[in-house]
Amino acid sequence: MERGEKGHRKGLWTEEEDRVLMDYIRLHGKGRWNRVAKVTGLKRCGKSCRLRWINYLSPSIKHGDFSEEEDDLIIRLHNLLGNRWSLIAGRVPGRTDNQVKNHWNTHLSKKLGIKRKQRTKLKAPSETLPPKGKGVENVSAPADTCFELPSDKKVGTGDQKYIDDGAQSEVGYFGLEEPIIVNEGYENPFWFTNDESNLSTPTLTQLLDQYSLDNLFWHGL
DNA sequence: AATTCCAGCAACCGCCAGAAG
DNA sequence: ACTTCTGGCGGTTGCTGGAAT
Repeated sequence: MERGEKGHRKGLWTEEEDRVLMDYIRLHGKGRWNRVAKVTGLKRCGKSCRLRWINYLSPSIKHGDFSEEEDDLIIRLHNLLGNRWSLIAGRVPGRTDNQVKNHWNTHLSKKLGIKRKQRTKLKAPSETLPPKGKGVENVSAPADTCFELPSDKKVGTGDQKYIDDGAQSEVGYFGLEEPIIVNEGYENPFWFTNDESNLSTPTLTQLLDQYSLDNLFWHGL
């Protein structure tokens, strides 16, 4: 077994280590992960303990295969949010961001024919992009900014929302009348509009209602 | 039966932000 | 105001087990 800094163990967790960590959490609760090693003698760094709990030991985690419904939900949420795995996982009961990310990369991306790393950036002003890694909220964009789409889709101006995920998809909100989500990297891109006559896909508004995503967007979609 | 290949997944890494001291 | 600690995030790595040869 490899050892890292300060003699911390690395690699797969043993049943005994799991038991020690569970006992610690039962006694002291979650948090203060760096204390685990000091209190229990467990030779794992705090980060590793936290991850083990969040991704495996927590009783709220659902183990086993993903259902069709979960797949569908993840695909739609990914379409909306891009690689914001924690946001997506937060709306898939019992699943962690790591589970969702792995499931996407190993199953769903293949299912959808998505090529990884294929990406053409929208030409959005950098100051309109929300910071990565901390969710998406309350990001202001100049009212007259304009995003250039890589396809023959519309180019919108006015109130806009841009979510940069650093990976495969782009989400743009072009004006108040017709929100558009564009997916790159999909062989068969699907996108949402607020066109109520289109019954083949849910409207963005419906999705936002269904998954309580409204807090992610401004201007009350 | 032995070896190689590869998909799946658990875990690690680096970075970042906010809280606490 | 500054430093340290803690936790959260997404990307990546590498181990494992099963399939293929």
